[in-house]
Amino acid sequence: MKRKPSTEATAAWIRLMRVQSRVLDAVEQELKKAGYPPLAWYDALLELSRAPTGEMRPVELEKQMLIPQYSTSRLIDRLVDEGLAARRECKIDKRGQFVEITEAGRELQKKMWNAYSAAIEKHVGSKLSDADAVRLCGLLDRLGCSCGEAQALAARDGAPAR
Amino acid sequence: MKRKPSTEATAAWIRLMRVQSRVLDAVEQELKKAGYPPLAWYDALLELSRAPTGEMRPVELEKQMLIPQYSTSRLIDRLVDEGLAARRECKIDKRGQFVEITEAGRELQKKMWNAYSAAIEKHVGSKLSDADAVRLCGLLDRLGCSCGEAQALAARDGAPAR
DNA sequence: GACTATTTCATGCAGATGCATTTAATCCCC
DNA sequence: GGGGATTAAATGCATCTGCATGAAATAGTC
Repeated sequence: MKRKPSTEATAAWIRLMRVQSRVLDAVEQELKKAGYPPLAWYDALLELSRAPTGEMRPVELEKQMLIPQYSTSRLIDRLVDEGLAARRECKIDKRGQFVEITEAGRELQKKMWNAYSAAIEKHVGSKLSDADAVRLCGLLDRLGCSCGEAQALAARDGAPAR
Repeated sequence: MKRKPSTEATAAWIRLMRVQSRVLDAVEQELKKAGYPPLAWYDALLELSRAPTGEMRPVELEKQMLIPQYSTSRLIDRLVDEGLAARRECKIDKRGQFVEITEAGRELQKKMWNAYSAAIEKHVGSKLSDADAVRLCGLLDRLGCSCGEAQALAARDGAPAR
């Protein structure tokens, strides 16, 4: 039989699950109430908008967003359907393609960031001092294998969620 | 325009989303590899097994687990289909019912706790000292509105996840 | 350069989820 | 105690997800 976790570790696990779920729900609800699409769309638009050329390979997007391949494929479908992105031929690798963000996509990303950042402030920022936020990051980082570069991601305007 | 979150708060938000997702995935995968059903089933079985009489109203279960009503209804369907729980008539309120855990349900809960606790230890316990786990709890508690009683939940054998 | 392995992306299918609505019983209040 | 509001639970429907597989192109190997 393997080792059992301490009461403290178990409590931390429970909190991590519950609090994340609460906070995510709260933020998603605010975006939805404001008439915006799900956070996953925002994340994809953000990644695309940050690409120097405004376009990425689906496989890149998938790695950035850490979601399964089929999930990326369908997310792109929806973005394209809504005119937020467009598929482009990939000349150097005929298997692949490029996904390019449209002007409408860039606009939506910026507008969503207003609502999204307000929600983060409301549900996270206002409840924690900056010093505590840093402490929380430090503790969480020890659990997550390798999202060390995530620090940089937060630095500019717009934050990926997953 | 509303206030924007600080970089620190945004970083904390990103970590909370990413790390939770990683850790949950890891734990769920271990349970799945061991041939067990999803964590939500475990949570329900745990709640039921802790009820003094071994039975609860669906509406109670729903409040404990913090999941939507229809979700509870369907979860119970599945548990009943697998012989892990049974529906009982509720004499005092003919609208409602009781859900009673079966012997098979109790056994599964105990067996799952072995795999589950090992996964918590592996993905949380072993990466954090007890003192750090307590600190993490404290910080997370400030974000979650009111899971103050969750402390007690961890104390005994078996931990609810959501 | 043929042949296999790998990579990229899409998709059919089954199961799960969210949302709104329905049904039935109880509560409340005059 | 009659009648509208409320609560308990189920379900139809559209969407979303996970999984496995398929199809097309490229890479690697001999």
